Amino acid sequence: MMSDLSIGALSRQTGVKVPTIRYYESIGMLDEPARSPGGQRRYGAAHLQQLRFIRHGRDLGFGLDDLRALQGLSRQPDRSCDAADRIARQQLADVERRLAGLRAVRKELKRMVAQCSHGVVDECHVIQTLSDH
Amino acid sequence: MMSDLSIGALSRQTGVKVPTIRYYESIGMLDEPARSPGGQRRYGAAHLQQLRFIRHGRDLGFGLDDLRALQGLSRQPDRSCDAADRIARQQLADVERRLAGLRAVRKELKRMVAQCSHGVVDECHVIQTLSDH
DNA sequence: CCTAATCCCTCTAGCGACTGGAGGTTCAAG
DNA sequence: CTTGAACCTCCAGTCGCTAGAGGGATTAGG
Repeated sequence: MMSDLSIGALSRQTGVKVPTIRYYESIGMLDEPARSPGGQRRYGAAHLQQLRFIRHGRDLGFGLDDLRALQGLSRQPDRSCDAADRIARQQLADVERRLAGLRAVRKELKRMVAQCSHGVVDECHVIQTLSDH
Repeated sequence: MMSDLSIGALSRQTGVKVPTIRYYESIGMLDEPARSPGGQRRYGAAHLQQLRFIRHGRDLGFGLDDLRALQGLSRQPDRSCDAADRIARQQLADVERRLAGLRAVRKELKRMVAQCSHGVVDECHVIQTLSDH
């Protein structure tokens, strides 16, 4: 199970950019890897796992702090998963809120765009809508 | 129509925080106001208008660069509003994309949360979902 | 007119989560 | 052994604010 990936290979495997991987390491999100004789990073299967975990979590909108907490939990398999559940529910609530906000925004933008008569700025609904209120 | 607002009053009128108003001025989004003898900012009706424009635009998710462009257009009432229309349509497209992304995210989060059996971490779907893929 | 409370000033640094560049070193293929 | 890609570190920048330190201005009450 010794994969021994370079940072570029790890990047390709996970879709996380190289500078981002180094950034994660620098803030303690990703374990420090071994180094080649020349000082280059060499990652193993565990790092691949860990980075995929982070990537997936980020895609779901979790903050790095949340992911750190979830990572911590996943290393203690015997504890109750209530904390994990709470974090996920909070994230869901957050997403619902953002969805509601975005739907409202979309509605107003649609109105703006639909009413644009393609004339001059002076009578443009796009500008007018922003100026009003 | 001489309003003569202090920065705090302007903040209350628009819902934009005081440091944010100063920030807008510093990056050239908001015209520099007159000053009191003691050096404090004194705003007029035009500033109120301008800041409401920015506020509303930000609420709709426009970036400050876009708003700068739209502001520029609104000062040239004779020009075609195609540019404004393009910016607004782009913003709408962006919002639609984010909505689609968020809906997908919500779906997965819901699945995660629904399957949580409230047992131990080892068999928690929240953690497992993140680890998988 | 004086005082106290509240507001305001500038300047600097920090947030989250990266992203990019400069300038130099190491690796792997041929 | 050479070459070119990939890697290294360090620093600065992005976006849109937000917060704090350490001071000066304004204003309402007594």
